[in-house]
Amino acid sequence: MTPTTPSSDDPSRDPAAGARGLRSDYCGDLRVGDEGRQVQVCGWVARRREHGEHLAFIDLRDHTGLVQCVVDGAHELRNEWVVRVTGTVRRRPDGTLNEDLPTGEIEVGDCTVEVLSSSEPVPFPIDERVEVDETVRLRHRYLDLRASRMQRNLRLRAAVNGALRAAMDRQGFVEIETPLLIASTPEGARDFVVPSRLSPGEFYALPQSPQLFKQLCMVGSVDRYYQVARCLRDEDLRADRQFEFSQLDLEASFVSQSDILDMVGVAIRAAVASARGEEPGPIAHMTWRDAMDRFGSDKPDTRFELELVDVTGVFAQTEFNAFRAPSVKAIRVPGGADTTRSRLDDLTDRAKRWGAKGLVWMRVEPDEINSPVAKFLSATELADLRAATGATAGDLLLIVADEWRTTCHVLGLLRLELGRPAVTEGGLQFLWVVDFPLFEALGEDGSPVPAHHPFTMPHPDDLHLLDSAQSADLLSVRSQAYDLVLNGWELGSGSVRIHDPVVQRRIFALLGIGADEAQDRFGFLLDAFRFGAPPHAGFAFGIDRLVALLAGEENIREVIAFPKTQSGGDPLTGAPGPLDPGQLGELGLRLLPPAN
RNA sequence: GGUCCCGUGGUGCAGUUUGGAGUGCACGCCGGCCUGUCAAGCCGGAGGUCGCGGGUUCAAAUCCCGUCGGGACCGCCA
Repeated sequence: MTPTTPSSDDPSRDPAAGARGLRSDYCGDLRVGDEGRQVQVCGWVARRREHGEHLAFIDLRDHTGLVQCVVDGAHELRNEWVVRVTGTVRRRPDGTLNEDLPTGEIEVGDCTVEVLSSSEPVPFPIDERVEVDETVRLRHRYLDLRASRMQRNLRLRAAVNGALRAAMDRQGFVEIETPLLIASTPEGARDFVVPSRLSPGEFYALPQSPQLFKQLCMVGSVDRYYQVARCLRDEDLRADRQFEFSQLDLEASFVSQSDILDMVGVAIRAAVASARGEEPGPIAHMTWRDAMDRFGSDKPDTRFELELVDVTGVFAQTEFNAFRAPSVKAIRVPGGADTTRSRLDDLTDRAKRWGAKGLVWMRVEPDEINSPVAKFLSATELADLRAATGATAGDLLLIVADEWRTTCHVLGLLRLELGRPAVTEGGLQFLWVVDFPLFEALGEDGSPVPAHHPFTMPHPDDLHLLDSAQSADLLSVRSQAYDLVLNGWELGSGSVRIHDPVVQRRIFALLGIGADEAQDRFGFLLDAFRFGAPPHAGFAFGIDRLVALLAGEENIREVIAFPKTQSGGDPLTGAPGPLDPGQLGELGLRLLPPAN
């Protein structure tokens, strides 16, 4: 599946869009239908092919593509010079058509060339076929952006943004901008902070998300809010994570979870349609518990099988100590029995690094199971194991026994290691993961840690468990929180919010947050809720991730014009950099010597 | 905080396992030739702190230690 972007073939585009300023047309727009027209095209010299003193071909490039210009000598021109070419569109002579080029049936002949700007030789080829080191690309990002890959990705992103905004507008949402300089709240991710000049020694934080403001909008009777919101989190970067990212953030009043899922679905379908030309089908639902049990992840990649099979019951009475655990699960790898010993050792090492005590492997052979631990297991156990997993000769079984969460987590990572398809394969598998737990674990002080955030409404069927004295019961409380997953990437999450101060106080108490502390940290929100808060719910999803997957990119840096490296630097601008002493003084700051 | 991979003319690579002269390939660049090419072709040329520092050795791109930069991942990311 090839992503498409608006092009000269897009009927909605103004056909005269190129006929402005110095040019009459864009390079990539010219076709046989333009035969005989005198045109002016502007762009960069992509390549020149000289044939002696009086014949040369110039491939002229702008963001729409290439067109071949035939000139009387081009010895003075060089690659990446900026020129304006005036000439006549004509059919190419028989036998000289280029089928690889959309403009390959025509050329611009009888050309006069105006040099608008010259160029030094560029530090790397602007050519799809050469994979250039990413640091070099980022150091000269303005050159990298000339490549069709980046042009395609940026324009795809713009199209998706436009489709999202239109879809939200259609559904009655109003776009509202929220502040970038806000108060730091010690929840969640590490804040980026900004020192205050007018209040030396005090700091603003940059928003991790507009969470509290959009809820205030609901109290303010906005009814339906959305924003393409920049969010900032000072956490380690990854292929799917930058310091700065964009979310489609939304919140609505007097709606339920299913309403939010529907409204987000409308936006998602519009985005996919803008990128792919066709809408995806309905988005499947899965409970968090199922996701963890079957895929070992709260963001399951459902493009491939290798599901986890629970075999705890098989070993309920086992003599093998390693399998006497709360949870024993297996992955069956069809045809995996020929996996080499060194690869199995490698997988075992990984499993241990990921937190497992070990990894048991079994090669399934016609009459026996070949495994270092087979001798510790009874014939019944081995037979039941084969039956439970459906294993047949030639398969490989990988088994982890541990606490339920660890077993799921480790096998989930192993599953990805063994079978995850490339980003361009397997289509677009959207998935709603619902019924997240309200609390994800017990903290060091014994109080539960919120899985989403402290304003998440518990599942109505589980409200009674909040009054239980048993910590274990608390961990089984479900919430009205939900995630949207695409091909194993968490696109976004949301929840129904607590609008009742009584329930909110109860949750804060369970979290170990006293009334004074709650007032100190979220006082303005709690105050607002004293004055008539409508029931409300919301969601936010990452636009960088959505666009990357729609573009077939493994890394969100490919859909960001000016991204940071994994260590948080920008090779183009040199950021981050030191502050001069004057600026520091004005802010009331003094630097400590580097630790150690 | 941790694990792993990468770093060789401007670019992309080979060479590193098994130490032996900066050896090689492709692109680009500079000069010349060339009237239908399209990653044009042909001839000639320039271009190197093998990321950096230290160590082992008669000898290090190659082995060892450290460090810097980049990348993937675990932790982290309510």
